[in-house]
Formats: sequence, C-alpha cells, structure tokens
Amino acid sequence: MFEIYQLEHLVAITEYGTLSLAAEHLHISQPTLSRSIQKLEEELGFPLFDRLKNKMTLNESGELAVECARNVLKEADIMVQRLNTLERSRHTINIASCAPAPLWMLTPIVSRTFPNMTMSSEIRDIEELKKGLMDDTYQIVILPEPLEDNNIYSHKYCEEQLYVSLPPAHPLCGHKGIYMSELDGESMLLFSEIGFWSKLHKEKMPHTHFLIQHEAETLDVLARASAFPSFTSNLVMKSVGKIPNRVILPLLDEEATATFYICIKQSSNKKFNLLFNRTKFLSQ
Amino acid sequence: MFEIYQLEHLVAITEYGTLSLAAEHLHISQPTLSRSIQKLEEELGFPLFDRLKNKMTLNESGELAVECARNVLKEADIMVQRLNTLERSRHTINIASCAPAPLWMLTPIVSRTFPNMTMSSEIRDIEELKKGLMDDTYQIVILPEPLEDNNIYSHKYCEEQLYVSLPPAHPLCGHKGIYMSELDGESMLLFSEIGFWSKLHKEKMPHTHFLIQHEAETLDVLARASAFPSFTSNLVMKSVGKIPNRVILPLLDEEATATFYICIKQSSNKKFNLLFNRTKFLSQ
DNA sequence: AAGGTTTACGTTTTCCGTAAACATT
DNA sequence: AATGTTTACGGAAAACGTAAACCTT
Repeated sequence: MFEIYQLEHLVAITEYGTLSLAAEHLHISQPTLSRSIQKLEEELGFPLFDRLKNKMTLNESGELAVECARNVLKEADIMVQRLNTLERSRHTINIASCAPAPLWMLTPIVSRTFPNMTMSSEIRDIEELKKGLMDDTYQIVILPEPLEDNNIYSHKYCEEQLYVSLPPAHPLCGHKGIYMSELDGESMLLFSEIGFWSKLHKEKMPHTHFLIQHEAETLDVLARASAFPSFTSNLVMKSVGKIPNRVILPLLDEEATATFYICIKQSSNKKFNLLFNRTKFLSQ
Repeated sequence: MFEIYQLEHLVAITEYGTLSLAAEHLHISQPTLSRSIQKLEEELGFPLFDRLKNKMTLNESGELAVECARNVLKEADIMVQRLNTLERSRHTINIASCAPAPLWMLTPIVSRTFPNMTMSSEIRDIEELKKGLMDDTYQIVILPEPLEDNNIYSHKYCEEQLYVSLPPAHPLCGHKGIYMSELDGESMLLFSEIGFWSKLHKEKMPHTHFLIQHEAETLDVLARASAFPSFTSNLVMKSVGKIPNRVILPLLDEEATATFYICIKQSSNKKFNLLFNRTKFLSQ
C-alpha cells in the first residue's frame, strides 16, 4: 500500500506545478520527491504523469489519483483533529456559572482535586449554561435551580443571600433589613460580572445609578474609601471578608436569595465523583 | 504525520486482540508491531493503549483512533479501487450489439486498430445497449437505429438483408423471394445468438420448430449435411461464405432488412476517431 | 544560460528480526 | 510452562542529499 507521505507529495506537486517548486515547499530535495512519485506509480502499477524530457503533467489516472488523495488526506486530517480535540478535553475542565460567588468557591476545589487538568471558568446566562452542558462545551455548570433531565446529575451546592453594605451615616442604617426598592435612586458601586443577579438589579432598582466596576480589587478599594452603598453576600463575606466600618443589612426581597446547584452529565459522573465528595463536605 | 501502515497495524491489533496475534497475521515480528504502535502514539502525542505489564487495551483515545483509522483506510481503499477501475477501462473496449453479424465485422477492425486493448463483445437487447452506453458499461454499441442524444455520436455502419437457405428439392425453390410466413410450420436450423432477430422469428414464424444451435461451427455442418432450411444474410455470406448446393432466397418481409449504426459517446469520440476512419472506409 | 527531470552514488538513517528480559496466568 | 509485552542489539534495507547527466526553452 502507498503511504500518506506519498499522497502529500502528489498533491504538493499539483499545487506547486513543478517537482522543484514542490520539493522546495516540502523541504526535501528534488530527486527525493521524484523518487517518491516513481515509487507511488510503481506501487499503483501505472504512471500518473505524462513525462516529457523536462516536464511532468498529470495524466487521466493522475487526475483521479489527486482527487482521491485529497480525500484520504482529508480523512487523515479529520483523524488528528478529532483526536486532538478529545485529548484536549481529557485534560480540561470547563466550568460555567450563572453567578460569580459559587465559582470563587468551586474553582479552588476543582484545581486541587484535578491538579493535572487545565481549568476554565466563565459566567454565562442560564440558557447558555444548559445548552453548553448538553453539547459538552462545559463539563460543570452552576445553576440557580436543579436541571431536570435524565442525563444530568444535579446536586445542591450552596445558598447565597445578598446584603447591602452601607456607610454608617446612611439613613437606612437603623433597619434590620431593607428592600431593594428602598435603595433605588441612589448611586451604588456594582461589580460588573455578577451573572444572573444583574437582571434582578435592573428590575428592582431601575432608577439607581450603578458605578460599574470591572475589577474586584478596584471595587473593594472604592467601597472602603467612599460612602457609596454596595452589595455583598454571605458567600462574598466568607471568601473576601467584611469591609470594616460598614453596616451590613440583608436584602429582604425574596429574589435576593439563591440556591445554587452543581450540574454535570451523568456520563461524566464517574470522573467527578471525587469532586462531589469534596464539595458535599465543604457545602455543609 | 502518521503513515497508512501504522493505521493498518492499529486496526489489526484491535481485530486480532493481541500484539502477537496481529503481528502473525501482518507477517511481521511482534517487536516490530510494538514499535510501530509506539511510534504512532509518539507522533500523535498521547497513548492509545492502557498498558499493563502483560496486556494492552485501547483507551478512550485509542477507540476513537481506531474508528478514524478505519475511515482513512476506507478512503485509501476507495482510491485504489477507483484507480484500478479507471486503469482497466483505459485498456478495455467493451462492445455490444443488437445482432451478431455487425459484431463479426467490427471486432477484427477494433482489434487491429487498438492492438494493445483488451476487447469484449456481447449481444444484448436494445434497451440494455442504450443504458450500457450511457453508464459506460459499453464504449461502442451497435443499434438498428441512430441514437438521438446530444452526448451520442451515431454513424451508419452497414445493412443486413436476411435470406433463407433452402435445399434444392424444397418446394419454394422456384420463387424469387419468399415471406417468412410461407415457411412457417417447418423445422429450421437457427443460430442461438442472433440478438434482436429472434424476436422477428418468434413473431412471424410462431409454428416453426427451430433447431437451435449454440455453435456457429455446428450449425454450418448441419446446414451442409441436412435438408433443413436455415437463415443467412448478405453479411453472413460475405464473412462465412455461401453453403454449396443450396438455393438462397431473399426474405421479402420489410423487417428482414436492418440498418446498423455504430454509437459512441461524444466524450470518447477522440479515442475512436481512428476507428471510424477505418469503418467508414470498410462500409462503403 | 536557466530551469526542469532523472540517474548515480556514497552516506546516513531507519527498520527489521532475533534474542533476551520481564511480567502475568 | 505458556503467553504477552518491551528493550537491546547488530545487520540489512531504504531513504536522503549531492553531483552529474540530459533535455528544453
């Protein structure tokens, strides 16, 4: 049987027109290429080129051979593509969440549990999360509700309760808790990537001027140095800590509480078993 | 890039289960096969097998690799099939005719015109001839009518007039010519492969007992040695000669005369140019 | 003369099979 | 002991590039 390199050579010759030019692009010598083709013809049992003393042109068989060779090479290319994709996926865990806080908690655990894996994490809206989990774009997805599907395993991960962080001089500070509507109309600091929470803010606080911060670090500095109210949550405070000199009031709106669920495909359950033992433990 | 032989080896291993068995069937040594796979894995950049000290089993990547390898090999196989088919067709001329006589005339000319070609000739019914010409089963077809099609070149080849060959004692011998119906009811010698003529005989002479002969040689001997009437034609007499001591009468039925046309695809016109120069000359 | 192809030839590389080591059943 | 895999090694085969020959434009 001929070999793939011979087919590559054949195609290269037709693409570059002459042996010499093709040889140059293939980084081999001209005689080597000449012999490669001779060998291919010998193996097939008939010539692929009409040979004049100083010119080679494809004959009828050659034309067909090139067409077929391209098909073989395409198939070979598909093979490496598919294998590389699989191999990459075997070493990557793509996590996506509807909100940032569960991600902050989960990513360190995943990293420690699978130290040889590359991990990516994203914040996406709920529909994208569901779709991405189904089509294997994401292996782990965090939703604010369990995903009812036979192929999906959902498991409760954590609850988040939003709070408002107010300067002590703020008129609402005396309350035990407040509703978002009570704050509406002020200027507030807000982190940009808050996932599905942003929808809540837009709905309940349409008149508020949000000072959107794209970096958590900057937000923290501004919150400490200014009198602007900002949001926080039980999870944020647990991981980042409280800001001193601030009054923390719970948001009383029903929607200011969320329960997050880790969702994975049943087919990858085995792979993530170890992970769940750890997340279960940590979520208690 | 990996090579085809490596894919063959990979597939062989999965088919025969173990390295040793596969190596045996591939007619190579076991270490050679072992290295071949190692090299494939090295080129891909990841292992395809889980290796125990004493056992190799495909891993996830390996399973996919085998699936893809089969596709590549299938494509390679298609390549040799198509090339071989083309190559064979380049050295073969398939002729088919609706009647034997034009074939007897044409085949020697084709043989002499294309001495390096393998030639096959068949007698088929008219519909088969048309279809076969279209789908390249036949390159040359002889029909009793021109084929009206833009892709087809038809050219008048010869005319055949049927005769009856009677023993001198036969009651019809005095006539200048006879109709087939006049002979109906007798026993007659008839060659088996007469193509579209047989339909005519069946229609016009339904009560005749045909003594079918499958060999031209035998038919000739019987015709010379017996008193049975038989058929002949201008073309037969021209190529085989007349039978002595027989009265030859033309058949007066309109259908006992046929004009034959050589039909080829326009696309093969160039190839058969030389042939037509000769057949035109000979048909005059 | 420039550009294209094939042949010749010596070197380098690769490839193969035997032998051996190692592990499992 | 039999079976299965990998490593080691030496000889054989092949593949490669340089050089040269040959041809056309």
